[in-house]
Amino acid sequence: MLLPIHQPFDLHSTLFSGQAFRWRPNGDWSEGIVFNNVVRLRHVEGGIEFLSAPDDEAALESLIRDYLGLDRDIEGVYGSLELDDRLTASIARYKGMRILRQDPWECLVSFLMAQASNIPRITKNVEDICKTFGRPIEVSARAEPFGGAQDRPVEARPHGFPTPSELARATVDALWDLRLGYRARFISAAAQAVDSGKVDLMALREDPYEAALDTLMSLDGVGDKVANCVLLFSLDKMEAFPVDVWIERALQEWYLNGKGQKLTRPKMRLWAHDYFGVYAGYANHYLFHDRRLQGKTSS
DNA sequence: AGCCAGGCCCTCC
DNA sequence: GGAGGGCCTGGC
Repeated sequence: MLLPIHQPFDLHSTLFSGQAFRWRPNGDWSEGIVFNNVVRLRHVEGGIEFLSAPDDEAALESLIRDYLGLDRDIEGVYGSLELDDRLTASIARYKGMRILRQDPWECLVSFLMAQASNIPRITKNVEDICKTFGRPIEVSARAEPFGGAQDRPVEARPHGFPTPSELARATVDALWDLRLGYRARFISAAAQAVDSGKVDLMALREDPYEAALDTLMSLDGVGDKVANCVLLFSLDKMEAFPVDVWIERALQEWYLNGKGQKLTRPKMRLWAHDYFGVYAGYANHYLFHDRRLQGKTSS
């Protein structure tokens, strides 16, 4: 199925800029697991083509459009971010890179795992937790879009992301065995909190930024950075501004040194909100991605 | 060997 | 409220 697009869209940068961890390049397609489906996406003339199984494309279309943010006005975002040459250069370089609208539960667990880690390891941890606790996806129910996919051995079958209830039933020891380290108990506690209804992640989409931030940070192991990742990548808070080491260096060298300012991380977020405005999160992701790929000499 | 990763938490000042 | 150390694990 073709999803027409009318504004800049950079599929590769969107899927592989470190906001989601279940996408893999596969020829000219990108294949990922979302909404308990195997999904393939590729950029073609006029839009994004996609295939899915076991659900058919018509059933998944609106979820995928929503996930990719196809209906968002990215030109409007760019218009409000014409602030300085540094940011303009990053946007030009990755024009069309979008902020995904992910499932908040998967997003929360993924970024709990991400602390003091790196993308290859996070990717492996996410894969392991899905294989161990997630439900296998029966692509064979609809094999034609993925010729041969039904022949995968059972143990190689793709798995959906475990639900809060599935992870709430997992013991800390079982999580520990996945080599998650001290993050295991954070994930277990988060699963209890969400499964019990103590925290309603989806409801946070309706809450203002500050309130949603407070709720997330009440969870053990969720600090300012993790909370802002969840707010930005899954909860529609475009002003969210995760400050990790990359952003810390980028802001310090590209924006603050000249002014002789030295800020702590929470202060950096406040500074960024003042400077970048309501779309600070987009500015964050472009600077983050640029900084990681181009390095510190980029200008 | 020792340091540091896409942090967070606790302690101490 | 800010600085410093510890923490699982993995990679250099």
